[in-house]
Amino acid sequence: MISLPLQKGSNAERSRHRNRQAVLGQVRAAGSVGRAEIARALSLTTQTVSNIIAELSQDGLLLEKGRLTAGRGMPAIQYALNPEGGYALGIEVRPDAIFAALLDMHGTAVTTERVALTDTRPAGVLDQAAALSVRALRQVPSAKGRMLGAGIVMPGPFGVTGIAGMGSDLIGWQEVDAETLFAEAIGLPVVLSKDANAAAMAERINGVAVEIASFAYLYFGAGLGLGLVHRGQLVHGAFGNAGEIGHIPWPGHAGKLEDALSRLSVQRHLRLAGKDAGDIVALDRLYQQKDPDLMAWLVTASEALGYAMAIVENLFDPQTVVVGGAMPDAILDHLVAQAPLPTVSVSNRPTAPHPRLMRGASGRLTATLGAAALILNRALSAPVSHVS
Amino acid sequence: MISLPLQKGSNAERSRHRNRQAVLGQVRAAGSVGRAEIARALSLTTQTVSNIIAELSQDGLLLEKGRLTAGRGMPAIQYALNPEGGYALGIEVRPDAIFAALLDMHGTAVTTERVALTDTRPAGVLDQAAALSVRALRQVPSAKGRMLGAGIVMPGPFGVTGIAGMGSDLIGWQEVDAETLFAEAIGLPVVLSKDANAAAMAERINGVAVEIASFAYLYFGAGLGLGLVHRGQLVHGAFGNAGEIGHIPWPGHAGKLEDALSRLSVQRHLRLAGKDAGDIVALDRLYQQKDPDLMAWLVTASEALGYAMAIVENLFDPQTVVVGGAMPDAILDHLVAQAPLPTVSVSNRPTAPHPRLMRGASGRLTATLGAAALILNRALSAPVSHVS
DNA sequence: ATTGATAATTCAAATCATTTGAGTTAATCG
DNA sequence: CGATTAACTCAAATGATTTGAATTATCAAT
Repeated sequence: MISLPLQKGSNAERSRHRNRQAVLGQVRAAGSVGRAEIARALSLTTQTVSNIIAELSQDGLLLEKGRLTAGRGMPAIQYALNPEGGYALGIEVRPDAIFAALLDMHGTAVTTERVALTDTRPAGVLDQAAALSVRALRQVPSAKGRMLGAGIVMPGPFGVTGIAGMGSDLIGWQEVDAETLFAEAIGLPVVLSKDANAAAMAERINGVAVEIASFAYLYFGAGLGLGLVHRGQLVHGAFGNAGEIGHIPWPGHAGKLEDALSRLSVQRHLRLAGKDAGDIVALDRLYQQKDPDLMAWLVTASEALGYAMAIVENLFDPQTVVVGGAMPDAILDHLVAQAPLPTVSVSNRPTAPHPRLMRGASGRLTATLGAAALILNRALSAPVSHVS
Repeated sequence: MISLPLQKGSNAERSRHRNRQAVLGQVRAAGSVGRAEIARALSLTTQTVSNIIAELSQDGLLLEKGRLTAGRGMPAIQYALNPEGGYALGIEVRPDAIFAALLDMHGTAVTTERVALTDTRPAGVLDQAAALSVRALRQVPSAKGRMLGAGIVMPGPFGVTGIAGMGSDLIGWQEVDAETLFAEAIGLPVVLSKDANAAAMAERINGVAVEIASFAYLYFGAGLGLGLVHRGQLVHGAFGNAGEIGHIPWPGHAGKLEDALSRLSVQRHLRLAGKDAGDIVALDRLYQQKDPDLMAWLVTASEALGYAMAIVENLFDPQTVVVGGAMPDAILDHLVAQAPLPTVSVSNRPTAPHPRLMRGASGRLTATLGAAALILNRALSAPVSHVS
């Protein structure tokens, strides 16, 4: 959300910081590894990795997992993340409620909470966020002093844009520096993003994209959002509003893409037929009943998803596209199966190792968990530098 | 075009390398600056910057430009890039010819050359590229030993995809590691990309985007390509094929976006009317004559551009979108003026400091110069690291 | 069973680049 | 004209990585 200086110099301290992150990232990616292997992966010496691992173990972030014999030579001592070595708080602000989740280093949720919101203006929301943070820490005493930060998810768009007032944007937040306000309220380093980005990071940390560095995530919130991950890092755009795919027009179909492909869309469609599908469970039931109105909606929605795929694949050339969010699994699976994948696409490769479209995590908490994943990702990755 | 390790460790040597790049980048951005100011911008000490500047001056990359008195205190010695301190070669491979350009550190072309191609298979192309490199160096003796690298631009898509065979892709290149082959043939570090990406980098180095870190570039080649720059670095996608915006369908208009918005499109349109516009000059003449067939094409093309804007803005939230490439300036200006900018867009901000759509460099050599700009960008920038 | 090769790990010293702190120079301000 | 501000320089200190030699543990071949 910042522009600040585009580049910063490096020194010994920042190098160590970077290398710590990189080592943690390697450990997480591998599950458990020895130092020599990490050293090779990072082009560091084993001695350096040894030093860093000693430090990380001292800090309680790593656990020894015995020696692993692999062919000749001395068996390597395996190291793994200590799930209780660090925690990340995720907070999702919605028009009607705030959700919070506390994740350990494995990305497992150890507490979750929901608080209804009556007033979405900054002061009240910040108070609630602070209270949620305090309660989460009280429930998980071991997290004390081990908090890596808080990821905040809010409905976009950020700042004043041409889509303000169209969706579920919160009042009073357009003109403030939300990131700083939350950081002060919670007393932790804060990363702010939108639901789709957070959900994408959740997949990267603990879902289907753990081994996929470049992918796109189509998120069903109220509307339809897109999270873009490039080389393991989110692409926010200049003002943090990248990924508003729902607002792209769908020519020939009168309206925007999310008019055909979103929770609001299906709810509107069903309401016109006199049916109510206010929540995911109701939607799921209708799907199990093969409700004809829902099925009719799915036909158009699949087509819209195919169109979205054509845009996303050709523009971003991802390894895969993941769909998820506030939709029943069954419906997401249906969409994944039915969406007509464009043949004219750079992603239509005969030898692709991944399916072009796959289902990710779904449910109410997807974005909340993702909020915390934003922090975990930051703790576990050092972005690419030039390879010279 | 690589995936390799996503992260690499840091050490003293790599830190110095990074800091050198960063210092050069600051000097270029400022035109001329003193060390203290650079140090502040990069969060380094003046001593460090002093050391690096001494080294860069020694290497002939920087020139002293006298002292600049600014308020109190000792006036700072100003440093500027020595245009002859380094050179970048740009090579663009097209189906019918190879273009080469040699750029100095300022991004100024010091030599350019075109060689017709009869055979586009690797062996012949590599020979020609090597020969072009040798001739460029012969023409500019001062570049000897000062070559930063060669940027190569080739028609995509890279690898085997669903759009292979649709455009101007070269035969025999799908299965080879072009980057390595060129590096061996030319004997320089090589960066490989596609025309739209290169053109975008040209704007970043020496054009309208010098001060714009996140933007999109719509490039008129044979078809229509998109270059994406995020925080000063290109977004290639997982396989280097990001930005194939021309292949996105334009629902309701039977066909793809580039069927309405590209050089091939306008040429086809005019040929059906019995007119020939084989090159840019001919197109420009028709435009000056307000040729009715061309004007009719422009109406549809403007509409297509508006549609492209809706996609690009909402998906990437750039600071601006630049159009350029193989089109007459007048036609690009017309398109920029006439394209209906979507009101439903995250980029439709009342207080935007940049216009949403602007014209960049045009002409035959845009991508060739951009190829060299890929190298200059690498030499002048250290990608963002985490801010902790 | 013994021996040699392989590979992970450790220790101590060396190296590299940055930072620190004191001192110098050159301008503005009062 | 002296005090203040700010850029710059020098030398020493610091922090982190690398280097090279030594140690340990396993496999493979005799």
